[in-house]
Amino acid sequence: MPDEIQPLHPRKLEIVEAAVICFLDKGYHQTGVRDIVGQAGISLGNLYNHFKGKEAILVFIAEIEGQELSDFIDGLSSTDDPTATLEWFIQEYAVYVSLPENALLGVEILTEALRNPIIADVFGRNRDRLIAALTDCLIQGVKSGVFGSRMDPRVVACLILDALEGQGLRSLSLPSGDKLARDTIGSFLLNGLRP
Amino acid sequence: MPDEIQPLHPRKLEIVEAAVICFLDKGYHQTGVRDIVGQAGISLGNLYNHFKGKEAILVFIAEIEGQELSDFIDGLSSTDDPTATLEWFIQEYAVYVSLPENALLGVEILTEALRNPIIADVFGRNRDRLIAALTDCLIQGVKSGVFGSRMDPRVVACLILDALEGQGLRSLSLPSGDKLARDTIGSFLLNGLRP
Amino acid sequence: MPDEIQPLHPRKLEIVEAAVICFLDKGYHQTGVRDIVGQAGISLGNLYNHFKGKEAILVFIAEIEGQELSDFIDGLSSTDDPTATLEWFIQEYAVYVSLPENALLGVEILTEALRNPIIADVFGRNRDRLIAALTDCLIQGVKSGVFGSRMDPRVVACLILDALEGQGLRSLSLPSGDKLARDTIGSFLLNGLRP
Amino acid sequence: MPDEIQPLHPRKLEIVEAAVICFLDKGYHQTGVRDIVGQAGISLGNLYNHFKGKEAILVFIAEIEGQELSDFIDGLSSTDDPTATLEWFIQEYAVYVSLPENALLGVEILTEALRNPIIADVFGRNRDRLIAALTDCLIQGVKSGVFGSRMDPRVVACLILDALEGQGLRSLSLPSGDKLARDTIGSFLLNGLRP
DNA sequence: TATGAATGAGAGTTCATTCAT
DNA sequence: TATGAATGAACTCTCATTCAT
Repeated sequence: MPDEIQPLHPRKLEIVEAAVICFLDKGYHQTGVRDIVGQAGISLGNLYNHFKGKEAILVFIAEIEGQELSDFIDGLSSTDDPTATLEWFIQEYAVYVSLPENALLGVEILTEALRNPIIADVFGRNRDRLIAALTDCLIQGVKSGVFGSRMDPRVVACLILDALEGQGLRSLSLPSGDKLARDTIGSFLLNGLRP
Repeated sequence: MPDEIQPLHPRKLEIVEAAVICFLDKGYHQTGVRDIVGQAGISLGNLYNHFKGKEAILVFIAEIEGQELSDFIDGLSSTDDPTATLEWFIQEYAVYVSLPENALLGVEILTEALRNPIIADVFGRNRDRLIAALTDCLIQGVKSGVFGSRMDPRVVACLILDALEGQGLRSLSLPSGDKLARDTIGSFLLNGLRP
Repeated sequence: MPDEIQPLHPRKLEIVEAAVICFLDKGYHQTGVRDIVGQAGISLGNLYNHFKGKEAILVFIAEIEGQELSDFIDGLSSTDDPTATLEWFIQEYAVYVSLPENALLGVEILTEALRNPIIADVFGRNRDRLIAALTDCLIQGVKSGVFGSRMDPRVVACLILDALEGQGLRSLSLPSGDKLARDTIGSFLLNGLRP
Repeated sequence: MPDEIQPLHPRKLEIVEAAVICFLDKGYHQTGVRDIVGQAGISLGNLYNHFKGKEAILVFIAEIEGQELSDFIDGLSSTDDPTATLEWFIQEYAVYVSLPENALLGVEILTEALRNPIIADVFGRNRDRLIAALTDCLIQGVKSGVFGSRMDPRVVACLILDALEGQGLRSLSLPSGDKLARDTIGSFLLNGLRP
């Protein structure tokens, strides 16, 4: 994302933070631009000095979410020990997607991406990178014999993400992050990968 | 759902079908009542003779979706052979959630349920029934020794649903239903359940 | 205009009348839809039950203006006596375009037609019919020898309209309709047509 | 215009030129100050260092247009030979008002003058000077017997301007300037002035 | 049951202008 | 002089819903 190195007015971040709060609270379509500027404490017109429109804010958020995935992608790329790497990923990603703002925003962006090509583009690019990194890790494991070779690694990668994200979403309505469930899922996934 | 045994005006179904088409096409919040009555070929006011409002239509749809789950719940309850039952369920439910109208409507209802208590109520009740049935099946398998006992069966049940539904959603953008991926997921899930 | 035989809700005419008042008072672009509905005494949303939008109202007005020209076009077509016909036209059209609502609305529609293709279409069609009828009348006069044949009759027709309409616009700022000026223009035009 | 002898920052002219381009393209009211500064390549706030506001730019343009009329006024004042002078004026003014920027800006200023007293003031002053000069020329012709004396010379002067300007506006949509039509109008006007 | 006119709050966006830097 | 962030009223239009017919 070399085009994001531009100065970046602090107000722009304030707007994004306000928008995130609103989107989490009411959902993207239920949130009005007036909600956002009210939350941000700025005037209505000023929002349009920083963003082309409401949709541009969601795109920006999706891009930020994508950048946050880079840590996971980087971690998955150190594939000396696929098993350890995968255990680390499952553990950390499960925690990441259990944070309400990640879980809810993820759903918001995903559902918007279903029908909005612009969002689909940003979201899809980020997701593809994550899937590719996870798939590579699985392939490494298959090559080194620690994972079974029966299954298409890309499909398994998607399944892993689905399982972790589904659990993240489910834990929204729970008091704590439900560590037990996360561990169960982790061991199930690893168990299923046995050769 | 004993309260649905009432006569049920055929026009009501026409409206629901029109609404489903619209919701699939544009999403629940992006769909206006004018879109629905236009699709249904009736007048604006007449919609309110059959439904209290737009939300009531979504509740109705969620209830129908819930009824469609009954077949799966019934199937899961014949637990003489947990492995065979689970194989059947994974196979059939994967197909079911691959149908675009089920996949998309499911997401629509789920996201709405995140913030709308009325929808959450209907959706949650149906989902709980399915999870309970699937959990029971898993428990049977654990008891009879065909499934491993390490993991909380309810969490595994949720994971199975997440994996299948995630794949259903993903297959939306694919030409065919992607039978291969479904099989991969099925074998992964069953593999992970080994004792 | 056979497509205008449809029932035509009386409220639609009320809106048009209100819009005309506003357009005369403030101009088309300076008039807001809220001005129109305020003048019409209806609610904001109801305007959109009768017109697709603000522009559609102007189109409607332009169409009505076009229909009002039909009397002149009909009169010009009875060309037994081109001189008498032309005298009648100059006299009557001068009065017509001296009425403030015709003069001002004409300018409003003309200027909008300069850049708005939809308005240009409606306006151009009506104007072309009038020019054609006037040109025909002039041609008749040339054929029968009462008008000079040196000049392109179509250009002269346009000149006649320009002169009359220019005077109509100028008389806006005058207390009375300025009958003297109209007569002067009439005699000038007829004088210029001498063979 | 003795108040325009002030230094006149070159940036001011750049802004005016940009504004003219915008006004021709979109019309005065449809043009935003952001359009103008974008076209001029300056910042939004800087415009207000040179003009009090958007309206002041139009006033400035109207004043420039008025100055451009001075050549015509001067030419009309050399009334040794009213016929030759009038022929020259008709010829040259027809060309002048056929230039798109003159034709369109003229309409823009005229229509704004209909409702904006400030513009009406500037525009009216300039126009009155031109009408007066042309009227004087006609009076000279009447006195020397080359023009007929039946008609109010001021009304005829207005008619001449209307005819030429109307043709100028009409030639906007034509490929060339339509010299033939201009000649026709010129000969018609001169013909109508015969004693 | 069926119609569509009526409502007015609310949608996202643009506006001309001001002002601290 | 020059910048562009800040303002908030105004813009056109859509919304779900009501109601008289």
